[in-house]
Amino acid sequence: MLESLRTIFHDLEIEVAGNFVAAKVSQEHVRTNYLLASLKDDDLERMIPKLSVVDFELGAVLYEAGDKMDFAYFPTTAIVSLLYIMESGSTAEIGVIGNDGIVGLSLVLGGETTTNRAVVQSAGTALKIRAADLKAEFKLGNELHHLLLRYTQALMTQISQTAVCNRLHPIEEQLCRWLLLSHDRLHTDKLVMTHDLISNMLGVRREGITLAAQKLATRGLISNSRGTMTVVDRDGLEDAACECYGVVKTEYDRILGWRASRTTA
Amino acid sequence: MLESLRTIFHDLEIEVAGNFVAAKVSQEHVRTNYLLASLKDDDLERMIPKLSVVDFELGAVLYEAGDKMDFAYFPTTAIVSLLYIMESGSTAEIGVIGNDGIVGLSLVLGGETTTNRAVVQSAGTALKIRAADLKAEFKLGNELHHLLLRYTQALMTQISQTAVCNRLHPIEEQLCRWLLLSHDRLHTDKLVMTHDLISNMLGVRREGITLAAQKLATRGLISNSRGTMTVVDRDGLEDAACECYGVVKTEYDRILGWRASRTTA
DNA sequence: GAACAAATGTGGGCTATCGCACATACAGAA
DNA sequence: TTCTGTATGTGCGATAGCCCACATTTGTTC
Repeated sequence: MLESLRTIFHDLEIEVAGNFVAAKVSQEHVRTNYLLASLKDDDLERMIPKLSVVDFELGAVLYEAGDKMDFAYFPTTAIVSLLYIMESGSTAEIGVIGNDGIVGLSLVLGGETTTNRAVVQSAGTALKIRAADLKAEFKLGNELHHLLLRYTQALMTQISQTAVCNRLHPIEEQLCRWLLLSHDRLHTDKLVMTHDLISNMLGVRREGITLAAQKLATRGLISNSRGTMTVVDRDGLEDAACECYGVVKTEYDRILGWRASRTTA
Repeated sequence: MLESLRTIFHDLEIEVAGNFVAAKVSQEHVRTNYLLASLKDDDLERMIPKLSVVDFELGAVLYEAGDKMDFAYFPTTAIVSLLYIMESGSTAEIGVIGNDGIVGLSLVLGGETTTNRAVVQSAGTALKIRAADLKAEFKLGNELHHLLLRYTQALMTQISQTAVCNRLHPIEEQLCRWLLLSHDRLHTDKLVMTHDLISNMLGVRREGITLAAQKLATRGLISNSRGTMTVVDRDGLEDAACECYGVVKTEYDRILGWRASRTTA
């Protein structure tokens, strides 16, 4: 699924300023993103000309903290993390956005910038829209408006749960939660990510992730190899995760009418 | 200031269903809340008939997690905490709302309920508005609409910072941050709150708060007595706090055009 | 297929915080 | 004033996660 999508996109691409930008975006492609897929046909048709496909490498930075945002992004196959960077240099993830959402909410909320960095956690594609175009569509007060507000609340729930989880749960359970959130937003069981990357997301030491990953592998829930982790027993992983994962999943479903989970993806 | 306000309110109160509800609310009272104070006169005039004053005791619950919200509240002298309660019974605060904000954002965002409890952390008054009335005003797309969206982003920043702070900072620094957030939203240096209460907010043991408070008292930043903590050296407290406090304060100022701090209150 | 860099595995000492078990002190009610 | 419940102070063992230092493995490049 992932591969076939990537192939379709690449067929249409032309290189512009270092990013690959699609010459044409079809309704079918656009509906890969759940937010866009929720729009009525005519609303969507109006937006399509304003969307272009961009391809992101692992680690690419969409916004730096405090940056003026010129574009917003609807991820299709990419996954983007919102990362907070402390003065000390240590980092922690506050939320994750995949094909269930949009990167750049503060454009429509009115803050224009945020205090965190948006960085690509899993390489892939996203649909890009100019800030002015998004704002204009939002101002119409139509379905996109309400959808983005509901998405805002869903994201707030995720961030809140992260706050609580950081405080109260051991690394191993948090790792399960994090793997599940990523797994939900991918079309494969093979997660391309190093322990070091994950440790930055969870705000812990790399060794902590190595240890936790070993334990999960021993329990047969995942398998490890250099640079990738593979989900072996998805249900087992859900059992091993703290309640936080389930709470967020249920809330996304309730607020947005879909489940941020591959079970309905 | 606090006392005089309370007196004014009480003069006007009539008891309704266990809460004291003002018979009349003046522009002057209403402007005690910064969000309302930011509205243009005519927008505010239209809202005033829909507002009533309520008096909250320490510990009062405005919403339980998952509750349908019938009202939203603009705190004036009260402070409200958004508390998350885990299955295990342990709790953690995800955000705090005083006369700088509104309790019940999910009404306008469209989620209708949230996963957290809103509980009064410091007794005082708030202005209450029916859910339908708030939504109607919000739908007009006027200044209140934009203001609440900007406030949403400010609150998201606070929640994010809480998430990061929980992960990376020692209790003592977190306590400073928390005391400052409360101090900013009060008109007195005397904070009526037990160590036990604070420990529930920060998601740590009560003993951890006792220890941290002792250290802060030794440094001459606060003084302790049974059931109250008094801010002695506000500037010193800011120095002793982690960067999180300053980040949030600056962001509130930037996004909303005021400082969630007594220095400009 | 050798060399190299990056990723992972492992160990040891350290510290903050936890969990539990009490002792003490204060404030309001009787 | 005395009583009593609540709030606070204190100690101690347990532990999760930290910091630091390396050994080992694995892909990639030349």
